Amino acid sequence: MKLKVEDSFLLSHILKCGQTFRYEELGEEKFSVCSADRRIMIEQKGNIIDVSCSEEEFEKHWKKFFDLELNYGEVKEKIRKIEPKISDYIDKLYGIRILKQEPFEMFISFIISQNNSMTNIKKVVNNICEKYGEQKEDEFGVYYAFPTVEALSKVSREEFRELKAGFRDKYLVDAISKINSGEIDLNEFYGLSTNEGRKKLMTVKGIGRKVADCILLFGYYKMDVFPVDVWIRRALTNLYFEGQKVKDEVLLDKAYEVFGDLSGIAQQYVFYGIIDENKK
DNA sequence: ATCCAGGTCTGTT
DNA sequence: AACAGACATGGA
Repeated sequence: MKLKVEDSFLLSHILKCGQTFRYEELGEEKFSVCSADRRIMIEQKGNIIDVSCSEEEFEKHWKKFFDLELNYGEVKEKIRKIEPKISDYIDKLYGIRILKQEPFEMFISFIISQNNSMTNIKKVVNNICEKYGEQKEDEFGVYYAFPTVEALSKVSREEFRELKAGFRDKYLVDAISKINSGEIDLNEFYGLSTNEGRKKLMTVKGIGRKVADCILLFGYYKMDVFPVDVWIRRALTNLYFEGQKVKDEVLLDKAYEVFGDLSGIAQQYVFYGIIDENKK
């Protein structure tokens, strides 16, 4: 099916900015994308996207995934007004959107993301899907669903090691066992405030503030979080503290004070903008 | 070879 | 409370 999208939509910006790991680049603005137990082929030409699924399937699953209910054009104007200094980043990464993904998939993916590179994260997540996810088939061939909690609850540290998770093996086991036992309820975070949710998430070994915030933002759509990594830290200290180092808490309070409920989106522009700047 | 990748944990001051 | 090192793995 084909669909018209607003100007604030570009597949490469959306998929390659480090919020999702189960996609493959097939060509110019052409990708395969997996989420939960689904897969689509999707290609963009100008404002038209061509998706391999039915209208019904798109409406039911992928419309939400790509956050098409929100008008990013308006959001961007608000952010520009709040902070004109990041206007260039918004121009450059005009097509980014915050994907709404499956919580469990975000737990696993972002635990793996710590001190790791994009390519390696993708590899390990895919290894886990291929080994423990249900095998599915569509018109393009075989693919794998993201594994269920149940399936991963039987996986040992050693087995995660074999899939190249490295030292994060024990963190994965801890997170999965807490979810499987009900100590952590995947649904409870929808009803918790960002602060309460973060506190709960950080009871898991291997989930610190950064990983917790990514789970809240990409898995639960908490738009008031502002995940801080080395890049963001550098950008924010330059913007607001004249390059002098300050505690993360101070930095985050400042970010929230400035961007409020637009923090999640603003952070994406800043993050990808900085990365992009440093690539060359 | 050395350093670093969307960090976090642990042990020392 | 603040800081240093360790940690698996792979790519530059």
